[in-house]
Amino acid sequence: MTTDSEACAREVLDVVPLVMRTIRGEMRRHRGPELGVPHFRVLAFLSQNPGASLSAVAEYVGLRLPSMSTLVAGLVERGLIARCPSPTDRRRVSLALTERGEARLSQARQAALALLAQQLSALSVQEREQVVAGLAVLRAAFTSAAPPAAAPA
Amino acid sequence: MTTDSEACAREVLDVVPLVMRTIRGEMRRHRGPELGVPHFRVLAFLSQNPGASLSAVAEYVGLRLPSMSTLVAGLVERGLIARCPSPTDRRRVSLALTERGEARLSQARQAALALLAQQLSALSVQEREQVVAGLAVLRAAFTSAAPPAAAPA
DNA sequence: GCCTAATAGTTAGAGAACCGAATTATATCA
DNA sequence: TGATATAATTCGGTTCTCTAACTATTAGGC
Repeated sequence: MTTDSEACAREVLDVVPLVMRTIRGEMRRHRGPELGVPHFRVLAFLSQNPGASLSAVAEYVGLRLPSMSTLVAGLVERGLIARCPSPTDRRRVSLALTERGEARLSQARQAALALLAQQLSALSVQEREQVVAGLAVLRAAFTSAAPPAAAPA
Repeated sequence: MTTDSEACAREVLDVVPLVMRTIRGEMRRHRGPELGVPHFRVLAFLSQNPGASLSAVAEYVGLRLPSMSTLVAGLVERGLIARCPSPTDRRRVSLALTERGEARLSQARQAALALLAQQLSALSVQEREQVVAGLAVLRAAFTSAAPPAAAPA
């Protein structure tokens, strides 16, 4: 029935913001106000891309450089990430999670995950399979379209 | 394989913010800065629930009453929605799209939809079916948790 | 070797978004 | 009628993000 691109896009436009709102609200409520969604995404990105530049992180998260600079400064102050100049290019900064940052990320992720899992626990096995399959397709579609990649050189 | 709640939640936590970022970025770029995502969601909700109360809209969008009050005031000022007291309960306000609001919504929706559809056009029919099925499940799961329902009276 | 242009990041200032607390107006019920 | 509850708004303050301007470093042309 609804298999054309437009119907699919309509569903995305309806559901994704809905779920996002829930994620944001629930994470805020259960994780305390110390870590917002962008913070979380920065930590997650650095977890998979240690040594990334500020620009790379900013592009991934979807923020401008000044905003990300401030956000990162806050995370450095809290001891969650380390910021040191790159040895090869001293204009650049090299960002990475500290041990405490790793722990904090894992903890926050677990909390958010638990919340989502609870929300999804009422689903049947078949329904969960449908969700996972659908999201996997979406991930591929949207990753290929906006890949910031790591710092080039 | 990956059918438990936690794996499902992990996928949601990964993919939803990714897609959301693309939606936001692309909509901003193509629609001008006059309408943000929450504005859009208000218009969409009112399109399907004309006469809804402020509370209903606020709960649907995930904002508090004061924020939604301000946001709605802006939309009223711009002539996109109409706000009049409910005849049966004069504490309530009855919100609905104006003709201009309908047009504006349709226009914005078409632009966003076109962008998403383009992004999804590379998918196969089967993949699109998977996306639609997965999102339908998610919509149900997250709607049941925060269901404002239509304005009762 | 300089001097210009380009690049990475930070700082400064402004504006928008959001929330909690307090306020107003209306409705409900004892 | 008077006490309580509900719908919405206003107020004050915090946080977030942006653009513009600035500093530091690198790369290229002469």
